[in-house]
Amino acid sequence: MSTLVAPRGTLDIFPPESARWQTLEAALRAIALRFGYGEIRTPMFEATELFVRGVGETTDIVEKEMYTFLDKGNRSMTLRPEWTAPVVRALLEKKRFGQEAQRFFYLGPFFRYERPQAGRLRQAHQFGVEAFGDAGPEADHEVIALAMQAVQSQGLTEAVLQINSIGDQACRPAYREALLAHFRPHAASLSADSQRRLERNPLRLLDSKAPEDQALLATAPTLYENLCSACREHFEMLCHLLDATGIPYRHAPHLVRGFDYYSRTVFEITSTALGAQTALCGGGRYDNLVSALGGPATPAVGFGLGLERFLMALAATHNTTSTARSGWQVITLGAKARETLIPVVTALRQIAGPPVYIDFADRKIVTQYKLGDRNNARMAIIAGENELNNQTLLIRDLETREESSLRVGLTSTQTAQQLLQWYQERVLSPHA
RNA sequence: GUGGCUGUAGUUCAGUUGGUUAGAGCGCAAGAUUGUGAUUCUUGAAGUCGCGGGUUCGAGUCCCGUCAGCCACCCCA
Repeated sequence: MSTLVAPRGTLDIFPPESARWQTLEAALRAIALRFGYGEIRTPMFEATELFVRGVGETTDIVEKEMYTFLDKGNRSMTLRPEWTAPVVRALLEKKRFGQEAQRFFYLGPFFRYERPQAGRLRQAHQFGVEAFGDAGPEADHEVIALAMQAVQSQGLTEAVLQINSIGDQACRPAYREALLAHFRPHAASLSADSQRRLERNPLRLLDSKAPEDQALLATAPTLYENLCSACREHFEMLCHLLDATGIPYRHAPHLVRGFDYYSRTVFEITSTALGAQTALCGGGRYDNLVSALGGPATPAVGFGLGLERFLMALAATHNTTSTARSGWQVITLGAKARETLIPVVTALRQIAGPPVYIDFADRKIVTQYKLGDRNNARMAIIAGENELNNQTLLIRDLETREESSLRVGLTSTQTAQQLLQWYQERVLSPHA
C-alpha cells in the first residue's frame, strides 16, 4: 500500500460509477429547471464567520465538524459544511433581496469533519434548492414537490416524506419552557446525551433514540399542540396542498433539525437503505436567516439532498440494470491497418456519433474483441490485410454476432459517414 | 469525539500451537488457435503480509502504538 491515499472519508469515482453520477445530476438539473429554478454557484469556502452566524454557534456542525483553516492572510476560512448560508451571503452581497421572489438550485461538494460510516463522508455532494421571498405554504409545497419528484422520478419508491412544524419566534420560546418544565425534574434519569441536550438545545430531546428517554418522551408536551395559530394554519395549509397534489407524507411530530435557522416547516425524505443514516434529503423554512445575516426580512424555504445517499438508495432498490451496448470497437490487425484506420476513427469522432474505442497495442484479435466487450461496444470494425486489399471493412455486431462487409469510400470522411449511416440504420432505428 | 470489528497480489480470501524460498479462486498477460468474443488447457507477471516499534534464536502469526476501512453511538446529506 502506498502512503499516498485519498483523505479519510473521501471517495474516488471511476467509470462506470461516474456515469451513474452524471445521469443523476442531469436528471436533477432538468427537474430544477422545469420548476423555474436557476443554478447558482458559490465558492467552496467562505469566511468562517458566515457559518458561525448562519448555522448557529451551538450546533454540532459549527462546534466540531467544520474544516476550518487560516489562509496566508491570517483569515479564518471554512470549507462549506452546508450551502444555504453561502447562497444568502451571495445574494446579500449583490443586493438582490427586497424585490421579487427568487429561486435557485445548486449541485456540488460540501465538507464536514466527521467520523465516516455508512452514508456519511467528509466530502459529500449535495443537490439543493432555495426559494426566497414567499412566506406562504405554497413555497414550502413547491420545494417539497420538487424534492419528491426528484426522488420518485428515479424510482426510489420506498423513500418516505416526513414533515413537521417547529413553530416560530412567537410560539417556540414558550414551547421550549414547557419542555424544560417537563424534563427538568427528571433530568437525572435521562440519558447522558439528553442531559446535555436539555441545557443546550431542548428541542433535540424530541428525537432522542435512547431507550431510557422514551417513557418521558411519550408524556412530553407536543410541538403541534403548542403551535401558535399562524404556524398551525401554515402547517395545515401545507398538508392540504400535499394532499391535493397526491404527495404522500407522514406527520413526524418529533422531527426537529440541527440548524438554528429553521422555523415552521421542517421536512426530511428518509430511506431505509442508508445504514444508520436515514435522511436522503432534509430541509425546511428559514424565515429569519436573511435578516440574521444583515439583510432585509425575507422569508425562505429550501432543502439539501445527498447525492451519495441517493445513489446508495438507488443501488439498494434497483436490480443492476445492464446498460445497452453502444458505439464502435475498432479492431486493427497490424501497423498498416492501424495507420489506415486512425483517420477514419478521427473522422468518426468529429461527427456527433456513438463512442469510438481503439487499442494501439497491437494485440491479437481475440483480445481486441474482449476489449469491445469490456467497453460495452455494440459494433466491431475489423481491418486487416484482406480488408485493406479489398477496400472494405468487416463489421461485426457484438450483440447479434452478425457480420457484414462494407465497401468503403476513398476518403476517411466518406467512410465515417458511411459507418455512421450504417450504425443508425441498424442500431438507432432498426425498424425504420 | 466515543465504542466494536477488520487490514496478506488488481480483487475476494486461505495461511495450523510463532519455524526455511507467503498460497488459491477470479482478474490480468502470453500461448494452444499465422483473423473472431463463451468454455477448455498450458505458461507467466504481480506481495515492503497497512505503517512503526517491541518480545523472540526466529513474527504474516504474539504485544504496544499509529494510519486506514467497515459498523454503531453522536450528528446529519
